Amino acid sequence: MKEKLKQVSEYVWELDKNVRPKMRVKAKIIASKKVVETIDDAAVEQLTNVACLPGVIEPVVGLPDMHWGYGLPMGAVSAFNAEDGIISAGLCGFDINCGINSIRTNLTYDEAREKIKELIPALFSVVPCGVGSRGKLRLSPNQLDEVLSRGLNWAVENGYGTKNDIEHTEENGCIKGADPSKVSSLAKRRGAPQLGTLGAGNHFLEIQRVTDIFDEETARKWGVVDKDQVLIMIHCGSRGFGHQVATDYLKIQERAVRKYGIWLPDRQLACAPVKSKEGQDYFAAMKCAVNYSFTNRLVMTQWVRETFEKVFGRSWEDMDMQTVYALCHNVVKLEEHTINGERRKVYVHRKGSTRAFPGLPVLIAGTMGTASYILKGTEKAMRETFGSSVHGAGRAMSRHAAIKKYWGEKVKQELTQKGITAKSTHPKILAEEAPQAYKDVEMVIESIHGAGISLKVVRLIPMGVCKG
DNA sequence: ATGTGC
Repeated sequence: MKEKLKQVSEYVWELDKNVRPKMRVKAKIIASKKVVETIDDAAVEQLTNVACLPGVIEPVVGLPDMHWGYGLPMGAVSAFNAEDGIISAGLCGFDINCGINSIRTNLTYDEAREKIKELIPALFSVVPCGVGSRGKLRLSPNQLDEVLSRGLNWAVENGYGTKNDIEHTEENGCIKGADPSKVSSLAKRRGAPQLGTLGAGNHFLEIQRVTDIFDEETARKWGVVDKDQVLIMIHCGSRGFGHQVATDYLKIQERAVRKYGIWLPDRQLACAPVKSKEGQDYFAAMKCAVNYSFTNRLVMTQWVRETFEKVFGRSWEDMDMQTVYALCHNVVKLEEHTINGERRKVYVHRKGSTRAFPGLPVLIAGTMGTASYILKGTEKAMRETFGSSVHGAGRAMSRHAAIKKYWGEKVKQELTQKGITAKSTHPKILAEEAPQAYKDVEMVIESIHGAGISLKVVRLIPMGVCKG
């Protein structure tokens, strides 16, 4: 399929809808020539599968971090009309509201470096990591329902974070329309003991330092003022809760596909008509996972603040540990976009894709050994990518291949040589997440900045990291 | 990503 890509400008490649039967619209990929070379054929084919779905709006978009995923690549966005389109549990994926919180400090690199060997183990013991990890919270069923329907409003009322965190979170940390009655009891049972846990895989808690400020005015507005300023990044999702919601509705939507006679090129693209019960129930349940995940990250943010207080002997307010921004990159949203000159409500499916609305922060995580970025969204993203950008560097190698190729202790040593303190539940996690298993984040960022769908504001590099 | 295959 890749050989059918037509380059239409420096950063845009297209797949015409006649490259295979049944495509309703064309697909496009935003990437430099160098990045296109890193994309595997199977992922490109997955983009064309999505272009076959009912009500899909042109174009299906692949982003420069794209790599093969369940049904659709990670690093892709697709939109469907709100009349006869579909809404899909498969297109959103398993880790609903996997996302990132960026928290600033007024600490300098030197101040943090002195304490990093104390800080990382302290954070590691405060924030539960790993698959199946359980948190310190024990939520009753009623409390969990409050989290699911009220998100960060519950968090702040219960001492996790402040109004400022709410104001600096996508959807103000509470997406409207979340309905806990649409969530299975199994999902709730899995979710209740996991609030305030990091999880595993590519999820992390990282201490970072600023290396570059590209847009001083915007950076200052977001509280990033100095090179060598220290920031914190938390990347994780909705844990077993969102995973179970996705699993439940994949089954329901697989049945819906047959019931409504939808032709699918790949059964992993389970979906349901937007106006069907199977479509709207999923939407309402998925939103519960969105609120759960926002809350999960803010709970941990507050524990991180308390840990910094102990290590540095100052209050977190005094250290200016405010949320720069918090957002999700695995989600379905009903948004208004301009389609062929007309304002229309569409169901935007972002899978490994960050919202990039004009002027708003876009948080992009690199790997444990490479840079992360804060960028800002643009008008061009509204026109080109349904207001969306990448989510990270994007894997270049499967988890399985990475575990076979790298050895965790060696990865740790290499990080130490680069001045990065890493701690994980198991060395295997470090092998799985070896920086070499990912694309070069600088190349990915160059593609989105060059394409103009998000513009560089701040570059960060890791000092210390906690992994599942 | 995930009580890490069905």
